[in-house]
Amino acid sequence: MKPSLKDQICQALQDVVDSMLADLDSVKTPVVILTRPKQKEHGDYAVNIAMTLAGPLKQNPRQVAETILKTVSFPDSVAKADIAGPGFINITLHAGGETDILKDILIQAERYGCVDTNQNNPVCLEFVSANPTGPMHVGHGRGAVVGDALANLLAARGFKVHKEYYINDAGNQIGVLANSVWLRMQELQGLSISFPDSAYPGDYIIDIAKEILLTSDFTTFEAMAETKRLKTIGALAVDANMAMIKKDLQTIGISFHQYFSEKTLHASGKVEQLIQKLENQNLIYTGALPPPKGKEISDYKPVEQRLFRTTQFGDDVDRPLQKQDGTPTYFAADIAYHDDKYHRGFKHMIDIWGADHGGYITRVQSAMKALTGLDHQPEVLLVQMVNLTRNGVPFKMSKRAGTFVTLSEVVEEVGSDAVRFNFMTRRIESQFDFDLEAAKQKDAENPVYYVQYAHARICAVLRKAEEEGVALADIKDVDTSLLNTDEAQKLIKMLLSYPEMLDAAAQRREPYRIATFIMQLAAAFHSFYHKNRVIGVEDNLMQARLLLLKATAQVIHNALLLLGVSAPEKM
RNA sequence: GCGCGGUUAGCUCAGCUGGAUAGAGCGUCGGCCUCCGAAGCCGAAGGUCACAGGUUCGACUCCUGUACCGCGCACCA
Repeated sequence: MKPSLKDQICQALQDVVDSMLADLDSVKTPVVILTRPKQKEHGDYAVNIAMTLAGPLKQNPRQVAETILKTVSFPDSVAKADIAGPGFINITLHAGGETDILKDILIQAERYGCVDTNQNNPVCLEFVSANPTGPMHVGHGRGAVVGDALANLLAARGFKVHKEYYINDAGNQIGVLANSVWLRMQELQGLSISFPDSAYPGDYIIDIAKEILLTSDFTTFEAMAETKRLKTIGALAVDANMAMIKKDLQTIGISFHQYFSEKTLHASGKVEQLIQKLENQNLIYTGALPPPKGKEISDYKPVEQRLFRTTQFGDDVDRPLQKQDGTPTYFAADIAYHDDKYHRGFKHMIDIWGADHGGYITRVQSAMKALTGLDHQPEVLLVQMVNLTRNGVPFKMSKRAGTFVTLSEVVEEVGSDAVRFNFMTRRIESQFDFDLEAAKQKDAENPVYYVQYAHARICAVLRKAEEEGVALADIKDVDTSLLNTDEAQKLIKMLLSYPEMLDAAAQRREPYRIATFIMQLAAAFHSFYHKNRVIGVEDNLMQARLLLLKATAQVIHNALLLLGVSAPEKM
């Protein structure tokens, strides 16, 4: 594939810059970066290279720019290059210089914006991983939506993406879950029980208890030894919860390549082996941790534990691998899990966690540094909390009282598309105020309908053209240089920048950029459509505008697909 | 106390890895359908980019400090 026009221009400038600095080998050669100016007076592309060179060359920027322009040889499509402002070089292309690329959009269709998958570039993306002790809440939903979109984005940009869900089906919480269910089972049998605060209060526990009683005989559980009973019920309850979680994920269109069970790590001895491995590296010792500062712990008692020397790899304190009773901590299993991923061939891992797990990053990365020597693995993205409101009034959510709002309730009320798109409109670093009523509005207040409407509107125009017997010209016969109005030019520039936007979004792990891009694209389209009549104008112009509409619809469609949001043809 | 994240228009948020005059939606005010989808478009008003320093040709963007908000800080996950 031949280099794009942008790359050609970039290279031409880079050659000049390299030669200008050839004598100054002490200076690091800056990389030429072409940007698309916000204002059309500043041309099609702008370069700030003269300003960055001014320092090292000890000349004023405009002078440097002149020297560059004197020697550079641009491709033919460049009409002119001016020096502007403090030393920008503004490059203007011949009219219609790039508009022919519009045709590529239709030729590449669903692949426009994508690059070929590099099989040697596998990445394991772990997200959601909600505990199998209850239904998913909206916070999980945000992580799920962001993770799925990131997976699509990375796949579009060439990564071989493996989506994975880690099931925390071991540890105390499963015991609590099992006990909660067992109590409800007894209660359903008419026995009088006392339900402790520590047990899970939600109604779903009763549902699970009923479900188990439907398929199994109560007396067989009664007859079991307590350990066995809790283990059996725990496994059944985890299965039930996972079935519920998978169903919730399905309703928002999310699937995984693999569900990885923590329990299997213990069962296969991998946790044990990992601890042994660290023992052999002399990275474990027995000691007691000091009490944490600034947090009151009434029953603090120093405990001798097996500690992992994570401080040697950048952590603040050493971390326990075994609890007081000798069983492995969650941390021990988690590094065994990441180690397992590594040995499955994933040199590159990305984890998406809720903000409440932020304190956990350093210790996992430290552990992986010890085990693999790799820095910053896994790459962890923290998604900030979601505050759910209705008409601005916050929900009082309490897990203890069982009054938290589940993801499925929200999806049922506002719909998958609205949930997904809304979650994608903000950076993951910002806390999200999600208002149920606003998300339900089918108007401009709700961005998802704005962008979907743009797509449906284009489809309507194309249908209309067909109804009126307009024969679409062959793509190669369309004269795209006729698309010369301000609105058309703006729209075209956006369409052409789509691959660049995707690339930046993938590199920065910021899939939300896709959503903001679509909103801007939809706005550019609406503005174009309002001022530029399509059907009924002179035939060549109409053909060109129809082509532009088709390309716009294609890009909106492609982008929405990455976000897992539908692009309806009618609404 | 320490760590992480945040602070941009009345409200909710963008701001393309440091560029040219800081943008959008909602809300307010005023326009646009005898004409392809008005779930739309156009215009007006609205800003000490939390605050104070610093870095440089240039800072909403990078650094330091302060304030406020959220999250986290042994033997839970």
